[in-house]
Amino acid sequence: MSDNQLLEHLNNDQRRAVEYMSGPMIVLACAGSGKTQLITRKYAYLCTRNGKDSSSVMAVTFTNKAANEMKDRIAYLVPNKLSDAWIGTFFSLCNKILREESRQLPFAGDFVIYDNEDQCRLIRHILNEMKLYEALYRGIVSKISCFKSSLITLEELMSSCNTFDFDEKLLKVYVRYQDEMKRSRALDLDDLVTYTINLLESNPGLLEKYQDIFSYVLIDEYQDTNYAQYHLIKLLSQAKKNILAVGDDNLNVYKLKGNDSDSVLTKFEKDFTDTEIINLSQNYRCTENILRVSHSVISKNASSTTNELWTERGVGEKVCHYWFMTEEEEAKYVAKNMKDLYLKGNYSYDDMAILYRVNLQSRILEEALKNERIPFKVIGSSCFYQKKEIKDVIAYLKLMINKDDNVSLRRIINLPPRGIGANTLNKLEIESRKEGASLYKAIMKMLNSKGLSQSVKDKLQLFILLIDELSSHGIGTVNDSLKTIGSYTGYIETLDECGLNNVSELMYSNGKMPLTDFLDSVALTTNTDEVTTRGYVSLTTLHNVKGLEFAIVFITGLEDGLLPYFKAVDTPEDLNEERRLFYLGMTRAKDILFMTGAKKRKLYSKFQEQEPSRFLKDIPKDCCMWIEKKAVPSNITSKLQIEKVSLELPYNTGCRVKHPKWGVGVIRDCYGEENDIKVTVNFPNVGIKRLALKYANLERI
DNA sequence: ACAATTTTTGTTTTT
DNA sequence: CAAAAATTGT
Repeated sequence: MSDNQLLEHLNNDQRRAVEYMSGPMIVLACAGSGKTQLITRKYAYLCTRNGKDSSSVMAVTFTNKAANEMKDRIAYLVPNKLSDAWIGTFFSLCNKILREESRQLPFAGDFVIYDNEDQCRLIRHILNEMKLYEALYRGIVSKISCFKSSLITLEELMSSCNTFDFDEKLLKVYVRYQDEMKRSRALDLDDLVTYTINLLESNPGLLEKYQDIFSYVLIDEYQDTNYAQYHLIKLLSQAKKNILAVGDDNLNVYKLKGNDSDSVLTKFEKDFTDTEIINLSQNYRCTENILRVSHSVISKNASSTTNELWTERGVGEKVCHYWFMTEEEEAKYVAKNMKDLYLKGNYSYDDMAILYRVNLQSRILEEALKNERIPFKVIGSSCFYQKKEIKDVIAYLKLMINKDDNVSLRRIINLPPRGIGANTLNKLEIESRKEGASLYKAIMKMLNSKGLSQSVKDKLQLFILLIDELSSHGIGTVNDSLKTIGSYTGYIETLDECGLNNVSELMYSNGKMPLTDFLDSVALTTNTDEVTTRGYVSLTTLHNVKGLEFAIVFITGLEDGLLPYFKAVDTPEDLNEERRLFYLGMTRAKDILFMTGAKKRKLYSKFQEQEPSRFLKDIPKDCCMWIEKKAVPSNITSKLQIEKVSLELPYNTGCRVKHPKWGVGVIRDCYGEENDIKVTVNFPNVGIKRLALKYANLERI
C-alpha cells in the first residue's frame, strides 16, 4: 500500500501523528478515538516510507492478543514478513532479547519463567519454612513486584532498611525468594524487564546494538507502563528519540502494578524535551448518549483534564439504568433482554458483553444465560493453563528442560505417590539450602551420604532416574515430550476422564510447538489472550475489557461496595481508580449501554443490602432512563419456568436444518410447549424466520 | 505415608 | 460457601 493510501480515512490529528517522523511524540487518545488504528498505520507507514525492514520498529502492546491483532492488521497493509517482528508485550519483547543474548546472562542462558502462580507457590513455601503467617503471600508477591518494577534493588533495600523503618521480615522473605529463584534458574515476569535493563546498561555495546536496530519505538496503552518498563524504552530510544507513546490517563486502572501515579504527560516530558503533543478527541465508537453519560462520570475525577469527546455517530439509544430487588432478577433480566435483542435480528451474540467488577459475579449470570439457552464464554476467570492437571504436566515439562526448577520439582516429586513425604522433603530442603544448590542436586548429594535410610534412598534413586530419563530425551516438540511423560512418569494413569481430556487438548492445540517456545508462551500468555468469542456472549471483568468494544454492553452490579469495591474506597485515589474502571466499561459500548444493580445480593455467603453505586449520582437525570423493578409476585412462577425450560427441546441453537422451500438454515432459538414448539431459523438467503415446528417440515442435518 | 475427615479461613482487579 | 489446612484413623 502506498503512503497516501495509508493516510486515507485518518483525521487531521491522526494523520499528523503518522507523518511526524523525527523526535518524541505523545498522543493523548481518548477511549474509542482509534488509537489502535493509529499505531497500526504508523507502523505500516514506517515500513513503506523508509523502506524499513519490519524488524526495525518496536511496538509494545498491552496484551498478547492486542499484539496478534496488530500483526494481522499490519500484514494487511504491508508486504513485509511479520513473523519475527518486534511486536508484543513488554514481557514477550524482553524475553526475546534475553533469549537472543542468552550467552551474556549470568546463568548461561536457559532460564525458566515463573508465572504468577509459580511465584505465589514459592512465596507460600518460603513463608511456611520461615514459620511466618502463610496467608500474607499475596501482599508479599505484589510488594516484591512493586520493588522490581520500581527498579529498587535488593541491595538498596537492605542498606536503606534501618533508615526507612522497613519491615524486616518482608526483606528476609525477599532475600530467600531471590535465592530460590537463582538456584532454580528462574525469572519472574518483572525479572524479564529488570534483567533486560541490567543487560543493556552493563553492556554498552549491546545497548548500542539495540538502539541501532530500533529506528522507532511505538507504545500502546502508555498509561499502564510502570517505572521499569518506562526506563527500558527510554534506554532504547535514547539515541534516536524516535518514540511515539499513545495513552489515556482516564484508562489507567492498574495502580496496583506499581505504576507511576504521574500522569502520562508529566512522566514523559520529564525525559523527552520538545515532545510533540497530539490530542485525539473524536470518538468513533460510541453514540452521543453513551459519551454524555460516561463523560458525566469521569469528569468528577479531579485529576481528569480531558475535554469532552465528540462523535459523528448521532444521539443513539438512551442509556438505561435498572434497579432490581435481587441479583437473580438482575441476571434474569439481562439474559431476557439479550435474547430479545438477538431475536430482533440486528445483533448477534458476539456483539454483546456482560461486565462486572469481580469474577464471582459471573456465576449467577451464567445460570441465567443457561436458562435462556444463550451461548456464552466467561473470559479470564480460570484459564486453561491454570487447571491442576495442566499445571502438573507443565511442571514435568519444565523439569525436562531444567532439572533445577525447584517449584516444579516440589510439585511433582510425589505425584503420583512415590512414598516421598514431607519428612524426606524437609531434609532435602535443608541440604539444598546449605549447599546453595537446587533440590535436584541436593538429592544427588544425599544419595551418597549417610543421612537417610536405605528405603528412602531407593525411592529417591528411582525419582532421580525418572528425571534423568525424561531429560535425556532432548528438547523436541510438545507432543514428543508429552509422550515421554506418559510412558515414564505414571502420572497420566492417575487422571480421571476430565483431566485426560484436558491433557489431550493440550497435545492437540500445541503439539507441534518446540517445547521451549511453548513453555515461554505458557508463562507469558494470560487468560484473556486466546479467547475467540464468535457466536458467544462475552462475560468478563471491567479490568479485562481494556481494548475491546461491543455493540451492546451490560454493566452489572452497580452497587456501592461492588463498584466502587468496598476495599477501594478509603483514599480519593482509590475511588478515582474505581471511577475510571466504570468509565472504561461504559466506553466499551458502541450502540446500547445497560447498567443494572440489585438491592439484595449474596456476597461472601451472607445476604447483603446494597445501595446503588455512588457514581450513578453523577449522571444527569435526563441522560438516562431510570427504571426500578418491583419484586416479582412470587417465587413459584420462576421455579416453574426453570423447570419448563429444562424440558428437552428438539433443537439447540446453532443446529443446522433444511427447509423444503428456503434450504439450509441455522436454528437461533427453540421454545414453547410440547405440542406448540416454535423455532427461529436464520436462512442465509431468506433471512430470519419464525416457524411453528408442527407445520414447518424441517429436516435435521 | 496416605486417605478421609473435620476445622479454619478468606474472599479485587492482572501484564 | 467454597477451598485449603489441620487432624484423625488406618
